[in-house]
Amino acid sequence: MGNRPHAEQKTGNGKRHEEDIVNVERPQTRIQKRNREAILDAALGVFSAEGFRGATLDQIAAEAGLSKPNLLYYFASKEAIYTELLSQLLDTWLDPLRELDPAGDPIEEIIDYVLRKFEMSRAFPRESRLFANEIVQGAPRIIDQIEGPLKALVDEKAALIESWQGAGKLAPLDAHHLIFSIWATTQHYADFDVQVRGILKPDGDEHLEAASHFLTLLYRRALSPPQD
Amino acid sequence: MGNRPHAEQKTGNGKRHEEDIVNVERPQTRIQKRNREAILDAALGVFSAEGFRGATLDQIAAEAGLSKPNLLYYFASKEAIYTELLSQLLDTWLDPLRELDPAGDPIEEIIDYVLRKFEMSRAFPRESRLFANEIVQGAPRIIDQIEGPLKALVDEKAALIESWQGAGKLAPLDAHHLIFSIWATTQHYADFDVQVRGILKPDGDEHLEAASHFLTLLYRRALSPPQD
DNA sequence: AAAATGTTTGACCAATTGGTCAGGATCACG
DNA sequence: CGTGATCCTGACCAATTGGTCAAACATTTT
Repeated sequence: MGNRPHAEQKTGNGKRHEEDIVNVERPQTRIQKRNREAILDAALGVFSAEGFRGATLDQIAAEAGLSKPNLLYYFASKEAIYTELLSQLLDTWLDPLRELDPAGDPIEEIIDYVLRKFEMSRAFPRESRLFANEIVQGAPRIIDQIEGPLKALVDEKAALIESWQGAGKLAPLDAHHLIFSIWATTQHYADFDVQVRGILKPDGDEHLEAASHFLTLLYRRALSPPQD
Repeated sequence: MGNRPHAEQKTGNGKRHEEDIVNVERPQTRIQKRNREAILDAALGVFSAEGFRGATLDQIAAEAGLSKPNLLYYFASKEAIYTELLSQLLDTWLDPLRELDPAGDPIEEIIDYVLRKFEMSRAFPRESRLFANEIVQGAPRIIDQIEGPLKALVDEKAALIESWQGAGKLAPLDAHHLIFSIWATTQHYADFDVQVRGILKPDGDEHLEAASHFLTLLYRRALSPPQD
């Protein structure tokens, strides 16, 4: 009789029963590791290209090289795969912003942030699109994370930017909207990739160099404090 | 026997048969007009919120206040409703860019463009999200329009911007990427609305005023030519 | 080499979904 | 007011889809 290896959903209440202590920490087998990874990778591709409702388990299973029942042996449901992906993602996604350093030079710090974020979109376009899909469609499954940890981090870094502005080291531009504009411009190259390519018709990825250069200039010019 | 009123899809070849002359121009009845509009409006809401695959005809029919078979009396298929929406949209969507006037003052022209585009997103967020959904998912149904008329218009306006830069009236920033950044920043407030609201927690729409002001400043600063 | 545990599959199911169809209801118009 | 065109619906259908299950097959443990 199959002992389902898929981790139980954390239900949010922290109650622990005694079974937990027995049940928990059953170490992943070699096969479990391989297959769960294959599934998540396949699912990332499919969900990011089709959205949650548009994706099908058959597609994911096929791409992962597994049968559908076998896929459901590793994950409890379509929903479970999706939320697993999202929760893994959100944390990583904020790393570039976390690194904004109060001790650094304000303009260089922000430009570096822009470039880190841009690199993130360049290196992980599927993740970017997964996120975009989720949010465009109303973020039903991560609204809590947005209003919680994401808001907290953004508010903190916006305050930092404002303090830099107060010290006259940055032009006075609304800090929250500045962050939004950085997100928008950098993610654009991942999320709207087909549009960008349809217009620029680049041979490979050269246009991303130009984009990176453009963003650097844009923000350097916009942020330089008025010399008085 | 029901004579289906749904317009045949324009197949793209311009051949006209004699039937056309007889068939065409059957004027829309009052009921046809009302119902087709109701359907398109409902469909816009559903498609923009769920994407093409995520949307269901039952949902659209319910929202339009019609039965599903009745809905299919007015449109040949789900696909037909969707493409009708998209083709109506794309043209309107480019109007702000078309208005960029070679005779105007460069900086003010571009800022006005930013504000027109922003107003568009503000006034038609569902349209913006419909478009975003389509493109994030690879633009399968409008790639031709992107590589055709859209590219042509963008290339033309980019050339205009470059000519302004050549005359020293604008800072030298890559014109194509400048346009992309304008699209990205303005549409962000429609497409990522829930995220923006989740972070700013505005009471109503005040934050859009701040956004508008921010964008004006951002681009004015970035575009002002270096005084030499 | 069992026994126990972990992995995989084919067959199956109920619900959903895009779409059809025959016929009935309603409307426009002479 | 009658008749032809338009409008609408209930019943129906085939395909797709998320998910189940019992039993076969592997692998690990003892």
